[in-house]
Amino acid sequence: MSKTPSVPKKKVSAKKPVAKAAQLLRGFKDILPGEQHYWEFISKTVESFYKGYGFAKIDPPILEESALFVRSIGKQTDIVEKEMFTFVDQGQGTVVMRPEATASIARAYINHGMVNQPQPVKLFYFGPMFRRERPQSGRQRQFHQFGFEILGDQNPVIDAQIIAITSNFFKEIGLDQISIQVNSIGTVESRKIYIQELTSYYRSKRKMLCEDCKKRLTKNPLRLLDCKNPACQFVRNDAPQIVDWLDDDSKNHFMKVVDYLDELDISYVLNPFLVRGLDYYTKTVFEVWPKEIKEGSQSALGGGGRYDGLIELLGGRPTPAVGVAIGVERVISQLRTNEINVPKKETADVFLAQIGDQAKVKALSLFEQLRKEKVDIVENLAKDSLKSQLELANKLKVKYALILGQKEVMDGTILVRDMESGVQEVIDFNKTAQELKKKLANGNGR
RNA sequence: GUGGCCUUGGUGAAACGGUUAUCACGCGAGUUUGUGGCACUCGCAUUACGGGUUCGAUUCCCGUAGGCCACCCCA
Repeated sequence: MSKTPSVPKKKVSAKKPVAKAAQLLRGFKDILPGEQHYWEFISKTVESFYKGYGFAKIDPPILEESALFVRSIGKQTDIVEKEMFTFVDQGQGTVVMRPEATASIARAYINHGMVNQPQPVKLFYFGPMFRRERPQSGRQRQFHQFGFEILGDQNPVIDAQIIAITSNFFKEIGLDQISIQVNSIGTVESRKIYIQELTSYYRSKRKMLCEDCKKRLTKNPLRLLDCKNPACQFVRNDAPQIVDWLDDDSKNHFMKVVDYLDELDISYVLNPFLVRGLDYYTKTVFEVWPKEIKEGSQSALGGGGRYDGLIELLGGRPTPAVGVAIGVERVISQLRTNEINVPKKETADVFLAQIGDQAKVKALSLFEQLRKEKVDIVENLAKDSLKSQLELANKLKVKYALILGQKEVMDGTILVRDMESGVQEVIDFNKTAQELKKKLANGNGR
């Protein structure tokens, strides 16, 4: 059957063609103006912390060669196996968007000869990290971490200090309902022995384990310890504990860390089942969890530990180090669920309205002048009608509106309108700043 | 990577397979032109995208993309 081609099946809109709406990449988020106060609050707090504790800020790049993370985090880990944004840089080599920062810090320590600085070197960072995971609560593909790293000393007091900084940070921002879980996973050597012991125990109970744990048995035995399955947890009760397999040095080290924490009056929970997912950890490990039990899953707000072998592994001199990383998005969502009041920027004090071309020109420079005088002022010079400008002023909840029109320009005056009472006053244009300041000072003094 | 639920304007919602796709908030322009908070008028959606079934799809089916959630794992 042939149809006349003159009748289109679907009528194409005669109007302008509509482009497909641009969309965010999966797992990526805009941090919108309405939530910036949380970010500012955290940045400010964290800034006072790193300065107060004598850390220097460092901003490593977001892109690093992939070998850095494969070597440091470990080839067998999920992060490296399936969660890295990896791509080939024009045939020059494989690069990745950093999934964490500690490896970069260690790399920087080596690259810039920081061994030659007084030890330990204390570094702070804050920035975006990337992991190609399935998005979920508390989990995005781009998220932010900040962290404190102390490189170049193996004294247990430093471990305690890192934990103390972490604890104090959470206290400072008002999240006191947290639990800091602490454990020691010893040196690489002692851990190897322990893992053998652990796997042989679990192998004997193999048929009681869940499917995931059967896989863990070969792939990631330490993870057997924190399986959520009740049957597996039952098996865990009689499992060998890592503390019993620590070498003397690690054991002493851990005892001292705990002593220091007690001395500092930091509350913590000893968790013999705590292991961490990254290969580079040695001795002390810890995680920060929300305290109250919610339905559904929860995620750690932060975590860290000692990584005495990392710098050597990356080609530096043997250098002990400790650090912590805290997840900003997770902290913010915890602030929200705990309904913690976070300072939000108040609205401006004054709105500058103008009517007419001449007034608009004058308003332009008046605004500049007032801004320099530190008057908290806003405007919408693009609008023409006074009505819509006052509407805006009302919505912005300013205390005063300045009104500058043709008449005022001629007289060298300006109107000050009290937005609450509606009372208006004519003042000398040249005294605008000082008059406003006087009024605002009075208002605040009440 | 595996699994579940989901997707209607900027936001929150409504619409037995048949409405010019409804409502509220919001945004913009006005209500005779220099005065906000009230009211009114008007405007603001190819129902995520692409296919299929049907005379007819916002509604049913499939695919893609995104969202939320859980597992794995992690901040």
